[in-house]
Amino acid sequence: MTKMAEIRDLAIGDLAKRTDTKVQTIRYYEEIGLLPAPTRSLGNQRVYGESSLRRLAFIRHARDLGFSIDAIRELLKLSDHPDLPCDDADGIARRHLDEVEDRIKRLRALEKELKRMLAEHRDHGGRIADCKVIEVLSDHSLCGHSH
Amino acid sequence: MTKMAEIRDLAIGDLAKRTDTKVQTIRYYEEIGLLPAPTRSLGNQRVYGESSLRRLAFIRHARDLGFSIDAIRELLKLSDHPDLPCDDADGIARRHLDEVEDRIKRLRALEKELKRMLAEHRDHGGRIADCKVIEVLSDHSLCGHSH
DNA sequence: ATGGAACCTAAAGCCACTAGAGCTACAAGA
DNA sequence: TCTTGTAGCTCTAGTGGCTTTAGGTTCCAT
Repeated sequence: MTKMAEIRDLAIGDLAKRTDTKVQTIRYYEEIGLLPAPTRSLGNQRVYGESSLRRLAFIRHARDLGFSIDAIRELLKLSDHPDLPCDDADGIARRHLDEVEDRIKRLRALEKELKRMLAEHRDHGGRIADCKVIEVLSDHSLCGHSH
Repeated sequence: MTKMAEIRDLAIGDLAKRTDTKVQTIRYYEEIGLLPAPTRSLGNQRVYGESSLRRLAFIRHARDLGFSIDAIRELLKLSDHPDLPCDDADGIARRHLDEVEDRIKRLRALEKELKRMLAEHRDHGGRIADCKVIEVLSDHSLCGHSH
């Protein structure tokens, strides 16, 4: 079995590229304590290793999928103390699932309307007078919940 | 055919309740020019009519579904000048549709993972050491795009 | 040795609200 | 009529999650 060479000595820019993050965002994560302060080179530049890369990859994926910084902080805290029971992580995941499902539902309603609008529009290639964009979006029926 | 009585003389709080918006948010929309400044009572309180209600309902639904204030501003501008061709509205709708579809796709991937995690979790109701929440989220395969 | 890219810090700006302080108006009951 | 409580008013500051800007320093290839 071939073992991957460990990744070492990444400059902040390299880390940024590998995780599709902006350099400033990495520094910001350090500032707010999501990423530990890395060692520095003689010239005071940040030098990262593989663990930073993994941690940042985790953060970015979680952010990308809609977890808040606070939720991520909790998850990271849990993963930093892996001998605790993980009902908390479970709770976070469950709460997030509810929200995700709700969002999907509402986005699908919007998707449908946008498609319908674009199709109708093509047919009698129109003027705003006939255009339903605004109507559709002020229509109450679109919003799934009851208010 | 029974014609609805027109809605008149809503206080800002009534408008807020009917549109599920905070009072401050309504004032904020006025400040940034999304809602026109309404007439005032003798005591300097805002008094709204039906058109404000419709306009705000539109804004809220659009916001709720992810349209930016700027996109909404454009749509409202178009609806305020209904004699112009509406290719612009079409463009906005189309751009938004792409984004909506992308978001749905990624949310579905997340939904699937969250469900899988929760299920596994229930099985050997565990400690974080066995817990896949963190693993799953640092895993590259979850992100659809290529980086 | 030098030019340019990449790094550094500190501070301000952005979006879309949200909350707070300190005040005034109005409607309902005693 | 007085009072009391709710809702309104303006103005300012705070929030989350970055992004931008200013004014430098360091690194590396030629």
